[in-house]
Amino acid sequence: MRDALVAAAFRLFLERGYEQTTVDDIVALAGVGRRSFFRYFPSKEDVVFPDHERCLTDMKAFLARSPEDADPVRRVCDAARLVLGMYAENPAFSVQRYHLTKKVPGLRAYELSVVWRYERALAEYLRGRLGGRPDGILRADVIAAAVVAAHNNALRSWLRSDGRDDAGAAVDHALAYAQSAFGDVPAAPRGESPEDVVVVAARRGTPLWQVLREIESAF
Amino acid sequence: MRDALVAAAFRLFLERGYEQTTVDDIVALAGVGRRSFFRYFPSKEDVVFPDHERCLTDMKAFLARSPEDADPVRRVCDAARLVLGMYAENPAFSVQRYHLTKKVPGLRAYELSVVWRYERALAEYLRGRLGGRPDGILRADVIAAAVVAAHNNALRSWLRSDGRDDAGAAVDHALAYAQSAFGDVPAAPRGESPEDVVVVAARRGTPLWQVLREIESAF
DNA sequence: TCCTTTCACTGCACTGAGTGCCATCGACCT
DNA sequence: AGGTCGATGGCACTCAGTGCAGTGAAAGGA
Repeated sequence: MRDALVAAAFRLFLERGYEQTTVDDIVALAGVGRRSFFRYFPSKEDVVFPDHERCLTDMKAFLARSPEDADPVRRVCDAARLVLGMYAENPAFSVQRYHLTKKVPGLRAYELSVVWRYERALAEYLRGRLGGRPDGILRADVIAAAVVAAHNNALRSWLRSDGRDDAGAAVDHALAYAQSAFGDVPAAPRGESPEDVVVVAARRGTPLWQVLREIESAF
Repeated sequence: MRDALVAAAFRLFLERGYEQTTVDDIVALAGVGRRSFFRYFPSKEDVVFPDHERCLTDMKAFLARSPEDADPVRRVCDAARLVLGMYAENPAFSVQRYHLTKKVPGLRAYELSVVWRYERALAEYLRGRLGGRPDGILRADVIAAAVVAAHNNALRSWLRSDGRDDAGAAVDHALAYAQSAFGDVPAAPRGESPEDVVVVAARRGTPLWQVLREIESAF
């Protein structure tokens, strides 16, 4: 019945738009009582995101069973990949939903609250790992936000491509950038080259970001 | 009349809670017609955040008049400080609102959509500045998210202190961390020292964060 | 087989947010 | 005075979401 409601809802949403579709329309098409709709979905918006609750639970479980010696930043990146996996499970559905949420402000707001809950899950885990270090809580919040932003950036560009691009590669690349900003590199290239040492020279007072640009290209 | 509505609304919200207060209650206390409420505030939630619209406009204007040669990361940090300024203008009101939004899920969701608009403003500015560079759009999104997260972390800890802590110092510290992660330092020391050039040498394959730690301390 | 319990589903009535429409009233202009 | 315009108020309506009670079918126990 859940699935029937989701199917009926999306048919109508795509036909005549989200706001132009009432809950009564949905239940009429699905052939169920109005009251049952609200048994399965606490609000009209929830029918658009039917599987995020499960995915959030999965993410929390994934973080909870992290080994003690795992790199926390890498761990939250892997957790973020779970969300991508959920989107990739059903590309056509995800792309439809993307176009829907892009147009309807109410759905965008709802999506934000969903994303926020993912971000909080990551931040809570990081707080536990970094809590002792100086500025641990600050670091945890900032890293979680950066990881989520990187993930969403890649996810959205994949959705804009109608699911044709390689989602995994895009997310890997985006998360690698986020990781690099916070003190880890995904795979330290250990070359055999004789030129094994990099030297950077800069005038004192040079804006640090200019120096860093050089460093990054050198590495 | 706007102010009268806000005052009446907050009196009732604090007395009996947000959800237990209807719009009819508010307009009855303020002595105005129900229709006028929705003339000034498009929704019941908007009355809780009466000045964010203006602040968002200010932020966009601030970013639009940025000098071409400004460091973009520092610029968005300064833009974020505008939001702190708005909160600090009226500490008592901000603290009350904080406790309200912490309890009411609907208000938290609304706040998220407000924060999201700030973040988009910062990201749009950064996209304009970094758009040409490789991964410019990704960088813009991630930096904006990190700056907002750092700002909010400091803002929230100030709100939790009931406005007693030094908000400016906390935000400066948090933003300095965010800046440091993305390649700028808050105040580049322009020394007179004869040792005006810094040389950093590192073996290829060294984790980037180790190199960065050396750079930061050297500068 | 019959009775009972349980549970998913339905219908109904109600609250409250938000909107469209029109009447009103006062300020300001000519 | 007469007219115009903008702000306001009142009214009726739609629709999301909730509480309550009723129904029926499946499960279980004597």
